[in-house]
Amino acid sequence: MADKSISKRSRRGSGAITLKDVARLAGVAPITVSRALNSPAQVSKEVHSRVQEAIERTAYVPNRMAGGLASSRSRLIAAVVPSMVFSVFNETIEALNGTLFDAGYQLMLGLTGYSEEREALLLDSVIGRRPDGIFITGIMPPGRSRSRLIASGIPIVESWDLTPTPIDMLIGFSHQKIGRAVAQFLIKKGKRSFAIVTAGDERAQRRNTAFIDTVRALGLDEVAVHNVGDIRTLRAGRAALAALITSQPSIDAIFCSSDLLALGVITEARERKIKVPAQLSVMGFGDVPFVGDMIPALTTVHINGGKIGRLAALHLMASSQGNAVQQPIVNLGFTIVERESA
Amino acid sequence: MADKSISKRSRRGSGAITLKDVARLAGVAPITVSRALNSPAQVSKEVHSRVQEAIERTAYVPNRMAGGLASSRSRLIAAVVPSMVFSVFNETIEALNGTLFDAGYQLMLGLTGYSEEREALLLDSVIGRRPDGIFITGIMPPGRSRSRLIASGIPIVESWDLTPTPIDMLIGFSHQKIGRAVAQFLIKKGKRSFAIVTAGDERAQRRNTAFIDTVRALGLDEVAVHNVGDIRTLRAGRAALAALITSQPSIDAIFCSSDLLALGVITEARERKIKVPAQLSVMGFGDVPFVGDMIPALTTVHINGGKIGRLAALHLMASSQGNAVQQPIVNLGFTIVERESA
DNA sequence: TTGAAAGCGCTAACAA
DNA sequence: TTGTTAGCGCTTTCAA
Repeated sequence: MADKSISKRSRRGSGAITLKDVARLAGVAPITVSRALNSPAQVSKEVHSRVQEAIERTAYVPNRMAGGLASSRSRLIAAVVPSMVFSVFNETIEALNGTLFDAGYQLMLGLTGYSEEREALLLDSVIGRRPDGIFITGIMPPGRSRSRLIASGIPIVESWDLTPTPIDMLIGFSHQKIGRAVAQFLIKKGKRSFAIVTAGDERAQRRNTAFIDTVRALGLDEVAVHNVGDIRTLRAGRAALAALITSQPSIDAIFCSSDLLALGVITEARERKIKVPAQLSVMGFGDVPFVGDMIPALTTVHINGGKIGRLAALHLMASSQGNAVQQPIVNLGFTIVERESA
Repeated sequence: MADKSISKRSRRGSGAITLKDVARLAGVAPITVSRALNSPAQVSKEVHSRVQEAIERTAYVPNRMAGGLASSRSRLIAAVVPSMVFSVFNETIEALNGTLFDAGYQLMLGLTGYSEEREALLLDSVIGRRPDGIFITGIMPPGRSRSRLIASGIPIVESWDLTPTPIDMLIGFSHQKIGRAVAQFLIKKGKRSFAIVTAGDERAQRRNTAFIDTVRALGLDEVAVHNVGDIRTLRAGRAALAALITSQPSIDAIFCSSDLLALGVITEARERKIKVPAQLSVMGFGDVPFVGDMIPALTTVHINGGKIGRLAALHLMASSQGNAVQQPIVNLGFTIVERESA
């Protein structure tokens, strides 16, 4: 009956209070403490309060790594997002995090910086944590990453786009329809000479292509495209207008791939005393919180980012508990919010 | 020599490929695979390549929960932040995440929504994950949460503020000095009638108090204070100016607790044809990426958020590896960026 | 309602 | 350089 703590081998572990310590203090078996914590209904009132007291006195905090390993449930959800800084994904992440937290889950955040290489690395690292679910911004094209994701067996929510073949679940909207709708909106406003100010990412390109095709189908002038690549700043938006106005002075409407770029275009227009929307209509994408309260208020495409986050959290949690997916594809749609800038 | 997989007890676990499977395939002991993965230098070339091949063929992804449990190193860092949506903390988080990721760590994100109650809950939940480090926005006042944090033994970085008694490490700046510096800056510009537009959080209050004291010491008019509470929107900034201008038309300078509120004040000023800065100077706080490119360009207090994140990541990783903290308190300071609005 | 035993998938410690 | 053994701290399974 040697005391375990005086074993021959030197001590391992973190030295923190464990379930065992609490159990000893409460005079019960470790498993009873586990039950008092996880399914109190299975424990008698008397034992429960004794355990509670022991937990208080020791300031015990259960080790969720150990719990996760034993139960194959980590209560961790991972989110893979391109960027955080003033991005359209912020609301989604806040909503995701809030919904998860209220249910006892935690959020692991991964940022790809719009780089596919980084995304692949990140995904492997994420899978290694064995999260109960993974939220992905965008859809996973066939390839190594997609295969690994599927092989991992972890519930996946793809988002922010549409495809008939999601891995698991999908909450999104059609970028093609947005491009078309924006073009039609602008044309209906009487605009005839269009330009696009866009970042380099693939989803933006699909909006652009649809926009261009719609304009082209009507036999209007070619759409001038200014691509800012990875520089999604307000300043890039200003520079874009400066460049466009020189090369193609006839432009009377610009569709931007983000609200921030649109703000840049509007700012530069003001600098150049170009009247928005009288001389130039400007539209953004995202409907980020404050753009509706600026002067001129931005006309833009509204995406319900919060809802994407909440739905994703709910789906992921349900799915990890073995509940079948009700609706594998949810099309949240979008709305054009008409304000002053177009 | 019964096959383990035909044990009497029914199968547990996730069913995923494990170290053992890889080891069997490569014809080595499990620990050898572990070494090939974690310290390749300890393994012969020949064995290493056999292991690599087995890993490729099985698409094995190591279970980091198990690894973390066994080694008491989770390679997880937690960040506790008030908010994500268009917040001044975004850059810090991106930098934190980037630095961590490059070193093989992952970021766990916790959002408090500026609520202390939520923060306390979150902290317990975070400690349960046994992260190798915790990044906290702000400093931890004495109390239950602080005690638990200390008891956990996890390296902590407090930030975004200054105190002589951090738990562990501190990377921040003085809010009091900012309030004073902004007041002096505005006074030097010849402004005489001041107002503050502020959110309700405690750090903002400390900037405000210092600002007010500085003004008061010079015998100038009392500073009008408009508190927007938790509504940190551009719209709230607009409403604030509307209210202030009515109650105190003489105001010629406003200090806002965030850039977004400042943008709101400027927007409302434009609506009311109040010239900024000729009639009204406006200053913000944060120097969020795009405010320098707007019209008028915002004069504001610059905080090097990215540096806070990078330093915190470095400190946390070093500290979790047992390296003593070099500099427990780092005062990053701030700069007033003079642009057009003041 | 409570407990004993076994094991989740990995790594530290010791041994060869 | 490679392997054996014994856990890390918890939960599942089976038994009482």
